[in-house]
Amino acid sequence: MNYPSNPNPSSTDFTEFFKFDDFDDTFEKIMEEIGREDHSSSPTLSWSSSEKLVAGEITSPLQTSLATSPMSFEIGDKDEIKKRKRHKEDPIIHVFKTKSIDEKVALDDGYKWRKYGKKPITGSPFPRHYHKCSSPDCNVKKKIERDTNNPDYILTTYEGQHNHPSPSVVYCDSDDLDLNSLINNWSFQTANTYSFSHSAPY
DNA sequence: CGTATTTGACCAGCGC
DNA sequence: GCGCTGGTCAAATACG
Repeated sequence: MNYPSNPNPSSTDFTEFFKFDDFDDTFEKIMEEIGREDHSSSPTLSWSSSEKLVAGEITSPLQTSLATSPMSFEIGDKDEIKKRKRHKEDPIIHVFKTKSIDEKVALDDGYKWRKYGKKPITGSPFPRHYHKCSSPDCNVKKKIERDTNNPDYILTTYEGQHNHPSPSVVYCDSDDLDLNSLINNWSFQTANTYSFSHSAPY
């Protein structure tokens, strides 16, 4: 049985390296390349390594339900990347940039979240929303805010790792259907029209 | 009525 | 120390 992982991103397995001077330009290029006309289910870009936006990952349109990472990258040359990898004490922080008009889409990732705060951000007309995983003893936090430079996008920041599986795990119990085909099939669905059943096998 | 959200208060860190 | 800012708490409120 295959259990697609939920987007509690912890991957440092970056397989492709590129040089990028401008993160937003990069994002737009990737969106052009793998995006579709239907912006209701656009691809999602994430990046990690604490406050510095130095690493990224392209995930499926359904990043909020599946972490697929068909393509990953880091910014900088290979020497810089090696140097960074020697310093691993960074907290696990991942930021997803999602094209969406509805912030609730960013909230729906299969985990249960409890909102505990909302603050205006200097320089931004949009507030930041603070959420905690509502599972007992799990200290994962999640922040949601709109991208000031591009209000079409929502920035979702995950901090920490869940110590439990998602309460809404999607699984495939057919031996003939592998994870990749499941993800590929799924990526042509829109976020709100899942055709696979949700289950809680735990 | 139990649970989730809202929202002002409070706190910590930082720059001046 | 003071003020600003981002993050968190918790009482009040809303909701199902």
